[in-house]
Amino acid sequence: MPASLPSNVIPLHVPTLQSACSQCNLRELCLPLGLSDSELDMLDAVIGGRRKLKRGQYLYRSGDAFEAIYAIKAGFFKTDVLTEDGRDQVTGFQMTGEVLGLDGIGTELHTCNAVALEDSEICLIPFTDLERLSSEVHTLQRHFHKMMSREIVRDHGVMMLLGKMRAEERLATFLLNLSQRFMARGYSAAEFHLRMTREEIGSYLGLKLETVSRAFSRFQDEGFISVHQKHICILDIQGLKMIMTHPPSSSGT
Amino acid sequence: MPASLPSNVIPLHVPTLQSACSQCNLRELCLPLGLSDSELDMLDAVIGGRRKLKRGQYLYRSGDAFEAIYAIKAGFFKTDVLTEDGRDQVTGFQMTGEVLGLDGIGTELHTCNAVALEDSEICLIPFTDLERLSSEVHTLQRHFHKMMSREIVRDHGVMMLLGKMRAEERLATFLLNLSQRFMARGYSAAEFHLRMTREEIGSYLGLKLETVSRAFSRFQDEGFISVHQKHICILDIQGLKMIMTHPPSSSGT
DNA sequence: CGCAGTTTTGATTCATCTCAATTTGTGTGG
DNA sequence: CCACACAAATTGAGATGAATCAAAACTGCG
Repeated sequence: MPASLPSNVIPLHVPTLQSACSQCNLRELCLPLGLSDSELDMLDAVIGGRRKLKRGQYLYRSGDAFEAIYAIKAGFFKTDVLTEDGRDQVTGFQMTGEVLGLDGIGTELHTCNAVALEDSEICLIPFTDLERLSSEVHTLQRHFHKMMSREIVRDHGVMMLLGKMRAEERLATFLLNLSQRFMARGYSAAEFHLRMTREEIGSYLGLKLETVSRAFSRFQDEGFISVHQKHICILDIQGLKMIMTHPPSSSGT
Repeated sequence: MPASLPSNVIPLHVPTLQSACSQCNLRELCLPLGLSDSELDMLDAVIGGRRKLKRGQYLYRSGDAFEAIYAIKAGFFKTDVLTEDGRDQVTGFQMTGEVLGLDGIGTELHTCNAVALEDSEICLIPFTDLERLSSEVHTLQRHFHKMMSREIVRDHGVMMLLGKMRAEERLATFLLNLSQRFMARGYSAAEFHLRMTREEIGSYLGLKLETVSRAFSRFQDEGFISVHQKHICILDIQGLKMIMTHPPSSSGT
């Protein structure tokens, strides 16, 4: 629950408001600022409903027809791509307030799988409706473009991670990124629960699960974090940042 | 020169048409199909001019204010990102008909560097003008969204490459990708000139330049390609495809 | 309480990096 | 046009980080 909102807000149960962005306490995360009331009403009309997913369920699969993008109302997802020869690369982990499905716009087919890593709920936004509305509401158009661009920039960061960093730098970067995103949502930056397995972390980071496990153990031995299975406490943020930016041997190139 | 157009078209030199998309023989590459004449005229009005760059010149740098996206009229570019500790990851190579600058939309600052790898010429498209026009011309809006989405999907492919492939698979994938893009532009798919150094290829593929060089040599020894410095002939596409999809040892996860 | 999935840890192997020397190519100026 | 200097590419030998193979420990769920 975002810290910026009082936790004593009583949720409305009026049916017509159930899927209303204007009533959603996530709107600071997934919507542009400065929409007028009338614009918010238009946006409410665009939301094509909600959908709940159990842990392990697919929101969409590679090859599915693309029709909508999805805002995560609650929960945690991973996206991954497969090669024909069966190799599997996790391309991202998405949490509350983030958006899924942008990969499908280009070909009108989804190009990756999106799986819930815990029981989750999403808002479905039919893409043609979104495009129509965004051509009328300039701030929404701009917001959508920024969202796509940020996804590209994020992917560049992952390329840097995969192309240039060693195992421990990758894991430190990953933990600090998660920490920051939990913090932005009003959760603790220091203590959190991993929703994914070591294997999924490894797939995302281009490492084997044993390597991920060993790096966790070493961070713990060094006193940077404490690890109990999926429960993580960050004890020394600066230490992790040092690992991320100060490669043991020669930097550069 | 795209094969789909006769090579005897005489270029127009009327000043007012010099930067006109409607007269550009690249329009099949970088524009949506099915624009009416009046829509094309509107598009022409959006182009904010041209710019020529010498080899080695920067089109933009990380941190520059974002104002426009750039369509490559002729030439070859690389984009790269730097970490604070000086490591440098090439995030892509862009050729004629492709677009640069999408990274800057999210923060209104460019987040990577774009450098010409040969003398080049770009069309400058002021972003606010593009957004305005795309909200009026639906096919243009759709085309722009597809372009951004394809960039995301392309990046996912690079993540797969960096996260899951071995050195020779990466290089084979890279060569086949270049080959296909040259072919789409009417050039030979089998024979081409690399515009980038081994070090830049290595940076893109997450490898050291020596490893790239060794992989080239091995491909040549196996008879898949012939290499003379930057001149490449692909002799056995199937062989390269086998390398790409049939990892030597165990496949999968 | 036991089983299956997950995680940890250890021993060994292997792909790629690193360091170093040599060759080849390119651009410049006499 | 040639020679020189510098950048790029190749090749070899050895070091190393992560993968692989293997086994044990932990967790949570029925």
